[in-house]
Amino acid sequence: MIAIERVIIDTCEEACSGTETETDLQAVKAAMIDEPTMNELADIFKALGDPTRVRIIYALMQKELCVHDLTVVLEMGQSAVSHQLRVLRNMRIVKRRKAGKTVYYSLDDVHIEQIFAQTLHHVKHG
Amino acid sequence: MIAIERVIIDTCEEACSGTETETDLQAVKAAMIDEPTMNELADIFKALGDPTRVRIIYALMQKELCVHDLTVVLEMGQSAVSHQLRVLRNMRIVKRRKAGKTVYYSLDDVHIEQIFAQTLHHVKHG
DNA sequence: AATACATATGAATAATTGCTCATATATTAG
DNA sequence: CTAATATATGAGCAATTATTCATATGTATT
Repeated sequence: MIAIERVIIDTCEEACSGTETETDLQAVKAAMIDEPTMNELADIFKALGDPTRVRIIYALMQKELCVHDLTVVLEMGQSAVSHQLRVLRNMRIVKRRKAGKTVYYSLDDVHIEQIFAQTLHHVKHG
Repeated sequence: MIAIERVIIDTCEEACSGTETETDLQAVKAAMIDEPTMNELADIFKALGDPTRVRIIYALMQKELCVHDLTVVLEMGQSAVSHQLRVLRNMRIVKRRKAGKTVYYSLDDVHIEQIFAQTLHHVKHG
């Protein structure tokens, strides 16, 4: 009896004591989107997950602004703002337009504003 | 002429070399939402900004699961999963239901799925 | 009560990150 | 060309974070 039980346990991987059956869990696993996409999703959210960058995006939701104007609005150093703009640019959340010496930044995607709206909804009516 | 220009420049704070007028920038500043809300927004996004947590949420989008089942689906240690579940719980992204020894987790907010959908759209049709 | 099981949590550690400082690049003015 | 202005970027540092390990808590079974 004990020997048989051991065999059965060995068939399952690692204790196998969850609630769902092994096949149900495999179904959940199979339904997951691919890992690269998961990482892309996480990267976008990570880019949005910083107060400075949220404030940059919120400012740009109102109008296109150059780097210096952003430093005034955010009351931050130019280097810090530039660094954060690069993060947002890498994620294609903002885009830039050059005009002489100055570089204008604006939102690069309509989705972002909707994502913000949805998330604000979560914050307020969570 | 030069003297007058100097006076005007002095009226602006700190070089004043941005593109927008000072009053326009003040308008942008004024239109920003309050800082606590900004931080809450950033905190939510930060909670979503990790591959493990994205995978947890995606798994829970399919069905309520207990901690052990999540460790199987994610192929991760129980402690790591529990820690991440706590982060999501603190942000009210997931909720838990206790049944005897096991604790079932599920999504706590309909907005999250919409936020995911929007963001996936950004990833794919960026 | 004692054991086993499911989950939670504190401490430790390696990796990541946001800012500052200094400097580089690019564009315009003199 | 030189100086000035606007932005970008690399290095360094303090703070945060994701995981692991060990252990604690809570529940059920015997």
